[in-house]
Order: sequence, then structure tokens, then C-alpha cells
Amino acid sequence: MVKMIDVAKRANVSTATVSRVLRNPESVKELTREKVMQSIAELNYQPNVLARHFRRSKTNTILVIVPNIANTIFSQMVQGIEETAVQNNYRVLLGNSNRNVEKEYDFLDLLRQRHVDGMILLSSRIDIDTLNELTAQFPVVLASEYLNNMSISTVRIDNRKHGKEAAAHLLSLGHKRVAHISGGLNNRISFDRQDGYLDALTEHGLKRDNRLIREGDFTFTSGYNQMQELLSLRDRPTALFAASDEMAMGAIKAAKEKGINVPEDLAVVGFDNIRFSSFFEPGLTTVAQPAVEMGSASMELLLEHIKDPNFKPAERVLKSELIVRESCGLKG
Amino acid sequence: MVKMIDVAKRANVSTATVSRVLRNPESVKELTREKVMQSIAELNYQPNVLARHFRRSKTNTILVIVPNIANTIFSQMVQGIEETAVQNNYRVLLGNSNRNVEKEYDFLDLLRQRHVDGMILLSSRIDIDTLNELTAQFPVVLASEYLNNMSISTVRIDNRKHGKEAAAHLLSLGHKRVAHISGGLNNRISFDRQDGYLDALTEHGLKRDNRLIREGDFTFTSGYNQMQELLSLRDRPTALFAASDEMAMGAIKAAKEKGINVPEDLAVVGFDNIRFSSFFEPGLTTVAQPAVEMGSASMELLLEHIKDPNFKPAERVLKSELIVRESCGLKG
DNA sequence: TATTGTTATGTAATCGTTTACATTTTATAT
DNA sequence: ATATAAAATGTAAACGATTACATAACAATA
Repeated sequence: MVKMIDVAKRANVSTATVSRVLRNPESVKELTREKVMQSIAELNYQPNVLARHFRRSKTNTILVIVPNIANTIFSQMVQGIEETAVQNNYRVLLGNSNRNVEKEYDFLDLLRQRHVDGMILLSSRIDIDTLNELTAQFPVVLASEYLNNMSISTVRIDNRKHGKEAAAHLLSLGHKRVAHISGGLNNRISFDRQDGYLDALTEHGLKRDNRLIREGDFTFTSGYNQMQELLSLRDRPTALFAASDEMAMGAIKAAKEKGINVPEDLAVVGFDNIRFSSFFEPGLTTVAQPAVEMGSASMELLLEHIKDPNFKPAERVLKSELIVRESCGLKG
Repeated sequence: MVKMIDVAKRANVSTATVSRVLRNPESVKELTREKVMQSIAELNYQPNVLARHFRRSKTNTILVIVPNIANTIFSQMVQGIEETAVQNNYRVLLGNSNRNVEKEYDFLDLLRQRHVDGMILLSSRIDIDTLNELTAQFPVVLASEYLNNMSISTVRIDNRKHGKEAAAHLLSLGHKRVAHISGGLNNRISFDRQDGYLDALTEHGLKRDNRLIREGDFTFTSGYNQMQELLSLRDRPTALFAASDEMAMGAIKAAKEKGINVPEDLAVVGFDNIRFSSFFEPGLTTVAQPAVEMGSASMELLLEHIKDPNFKPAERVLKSELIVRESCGLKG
């Protein structure tokens, strides 16, 4: 394996100069630089990144902990992260936790052992103490979720506001019995979307009806199951706001099976705008999260932390958008 | 940052002994080992992986190049890879190429610069020469696809056989006009599935009808578009074998829009068994690839290459399974 | 007890870059 | 030409773990 000293010898310079050509070209005289570049080319020299990382104690790699890589939202966020990372000469190591807390804890060692320069959490079940310990020492950004009283940078959307928007859309179509299937209530996001739904009810002069509110867990199956319960009520809801598209789809499946048509008999709005929302029958009205942008924003924030360890935790709240398709019926 | 020498001093041993306790515990006397372990615990010593990697010129990290992380098949394969990797104390670096050839080439530098110990390609657009150059020097495994005359280890399914199975299922239900929408024909897999389809026709005494064969590119939209063409034929097909579930779904959407019912007027079989196949209306009959197993098998193969650089390229062909749901109609 | 073999530990070189500091070269001003 | 400042380059010491080799401790045997 050809190393820096070989390049140096061939170009009649010292390794210091070769190193400078690579890392600080402007600090080397044009002529010298060319000589060195030529030697590098001739010898097909590839710098040893392991030595480099060791010496600089930086890996130019960041870790992203993903609860579920198969989920469109997360993969889009990852895409945004990657784009920004590559632009800044960083690599992205993906840690797929599969919603398994232990695995998430395992990944933290990558940070502690300085295997990576920083970490982005896309939703996390890690306890606050550990998180505080980590953020005190390493650059960490939390995307999509947020925690109160935490000194951790976050990028998120205003789930409450957009939950309200979604529910308000149904209410503005004249629905009086609007049901809600929430995400798992171990999750701040779920509460926020539900609170938004409640806000909308209040604003339209309607009272909360607990029979119309059911807890799911963001999955298709939970949407399906909870909808069956809702449909067995004496007073069926005429509309549903589901906290995720998957649950909305599950709910629609349950409705169809009972011969209830969507949107005629049941108007549905979801949340997320996953890839299949537009393919689904009927096309799903939903709140589109700017997932890619959230990814880039997270990476940008992380880079600031990496560059400046004293960077104060910041919060970026991005805008979502209600995408109206067929599942909510037409205004009337 | 506490380092090995600190641990050594506290335990009254040399760094060599500490290192041995960490890497070769059985070569150290019980008593000494305990002393060292205690120092490690007391000082909360975390070995510097950068130094370790540099010294051993091994990273215990492998790279997986994924064409599209959002695709269920690929994310499942990744899951299988990760499981096996973690069991063997390896980390997985994900390179999301987004079907962008240039990005794939970029990732290869990670291998050349020994940033990773090996690489798994989940379908690849990299040219044969480059691939040959790499496999000669580094451990590489190709999953899901394969190439002729290549000295590269592969893990795949028998696409031709299973394509035949899918088409044969439709033929055995009595259909005479079975259409096929293939994947992009820049891709071996697409040819194989199509050849399987043709095999099935032959076996059922039917002739190839080119008007019934159309080229898609695995996406929903291409399935939708190609189906529109097929439906405008004088003699409409009564059945369709699509080379991917997404295309099958797109095709079904196109059919529904023309008032053609699935499966009554059009029987459909897809390929892949992605997550949404079971949620779709109607439930999609499809060929389920053992994606997770393919991932593990790839990682196992890669580990063999890493351990033994003289390991001969091997091929593992795994079995797929036809999953019958509603979209193909009942036998009769 | 002396001899030999075995096991456990220590010493110090090594991996290949980077970079603080020292030195040389070049440019600028007098 | 000389003095001084600025720019370019070189020298050599890091970075922190691993490991070949040397040595010491211990055990087994005659």
C-alpha cells in the first residue's frame, strides 16, 4: 500500500507538504502543489482514513438512529440528512432500532467510543437522564419529537397545530361526529395531534366525546382494530382523523368490510403523507410532513454543534401542509 | 479522556496486559484480569476505537449499498444483514444510492480507502470492470441480482422459476390472455421474471403475444401507465403478472378507473410481497421473497470472505413462495 | 536442587497522518 | 545591498492501541 511518505519522496518534499496539499492546498505554492498532485496521481495514492481519523480524532461520520427504516417518513428524513451530510463531507451511519429500546442504547456506544462525531435521533425511547448525559458531552439532535426542559436541539413540526388543521378540515365539511385514533400515548407526538383535534372541536363548539377517541399505535392493524370498535358504536362517527396514514388505511379497510363507503359514509384524514397515500383507494387526505427538509435541518443543526461545542441548543419548527385527496369527501 | 495507560497504572500492570484483558482475556491470569477489569470500571474507560482501527487496520464495519431505502424489500434485507452483522460484532454503514449510479461509485471509495472491511450490494448499476477490480481486492457480495461470468459471491432467488410459478398460477385458473408488465430491461431480474412468464405460456401451450408484454420500471406509475395501454387493446387481457407489487397496484388502479373489477374482470399477481400488499384492496397475490434471510445469507457470505481472503465466490439461491390473496380470483 | 518447559507479563516499536514549531526561502521596504 | 516581514517548507513529536519479542514467574520433572 502506497503511503504519504512515498508520495513525498517522489515529489521531493516532506510528508508535511503532502498533507498540506491534501488538507490546505492554498498554503502550498502552486508549483509544489502540482508536483505533489502528480505524484499522488502517478502512485494512485489513497490516504489511509483510519490513520487520519485517529490522528484528528474525528470520523466525519454521524449516526442516525431510526426506529423503523421501512417507514417512508423516516427514510425521507434520512434522505435529507444524507444530502446535507454529503455536501459537508460527512458520512451517515444508520442505526435501525426497529423500535427496540435496547438496540437504541447499544448504538449510543458508537457515540461514547467516538466512533461517530455526532448523532441524530429520529424519535427515541431513550430516557432523559441518559440523553442529558450524552448531550452534555456530544453533539446530538432530536428530530421529529421533542422533550420539555431538555437541553437538546430539536427539529420538528407543530403537531398540535396541524392536528387541529386536519380535524378542522373535517369539521368545516359539516361533520359533527368526528372520531380520532391517536398514536401510542407513550409518545408526545400522539398527545399533540390529539390536543390539536380537541382544539378543533372546541373551536367548532363541540364537546369532547371519549367514545370517539381511541388509542392506536400508528400501525395499519391498530387502525383496523380501533375502527371496528368505533363502527360498533350506536352513533357511528361520520368522520375520522387518524394520527397516521397507516392507521387511516387500516380504518378504511375496516369500514369497507362493513360496507361503509369512504368518503360517502365516512370521511377520513390521515397524517404523514407516506408514499402509498396517493396510491390508496380512495386517495388519502393527509398532513404532509416536510420530511426531507426536516432531515436536512437536523443535519445542519448537528453540524453547528460539531463545529462549535458551545453552540446553544436550538429548535426548528417546520411547516406541514394539508393535502386534500378523495378520502375526506368534497366540501358541501 | 481516560486511556489505556491510565487503566494500566491504576492496576499496576502494563498497557499490554490491559490490551490482552480486552482482546484475549484467557491469556491473562484470573487475578490480574480482575484487577484490570476493576480499574476499567472505576475509571469508566472506553477504548479509543479510532486508535484500535488504525492499529489493526480493520474497522469492523461493512457497507451496504441500497438503491432505495424506502423499498420494503431492501429494508428487510438490510434488517437481515444488520442482525447477522451485530451478532458478529460488525457495524453496518448504509449507502443509499437512490438509484443514482454516480452515488454508487462514490461509495466505492469507502472500500478503497479501507473505511469499511467489506461491501454488500443490493442490486447495482456498477460496471463489470469496476466490480471485477473491487472483488479482486476486497470482500464483496452481490445480493438479489447476479451477473454471468463474474467472480463475485451472490445471494438471490430463482426469479425465472418464480416468475413461471406466478404466471402458471394465473394460467391454471383458466386464463388464456395473460399480460406481463416487466421491470426495466436494463436489469437481469426483469428478464428472468419475464422468461419465467414465457416458460409458463409455453408449458400451457400458449404462444407469446408481444402486445401483451410491456416494459415498466418497477414503480407504481409505470404499472399504471402500462396497464392503460394494455386495456386499450381490442382483446383485453383477463389476467396480469406484474414483475413488482407496486406495478401491480398501479395496474389495478388503472383498471378500476376504467370500471374493470379485480379479480372478477382482471386477475392480478405481483412480485415482492411488500408491506402494503396485504393492506391493498384487493389483497395482492404475490411472490414473497425471503428478504430478511437473503440479508443474513449475504452477511454470512461476506464474513467468510473477510475471514478468509481466499474464500471462493459462492452462490446461494433461496426459495420464494407464492402467496395467494384475493387479487387473482378463486380457482374455477 | 537444578533443569527445562510453560505461562504470564513487560518493553518498546509500530501503524500513517497531522501539526506545532523550527527553519529556510521569497518578497518588500529601506 | 541590507534588514525585516511574510510565506513556504521541513523536522519530528504526537495520537492510543496492539503485538513481536524479551524477560520474569511459575510449574513440572529428573
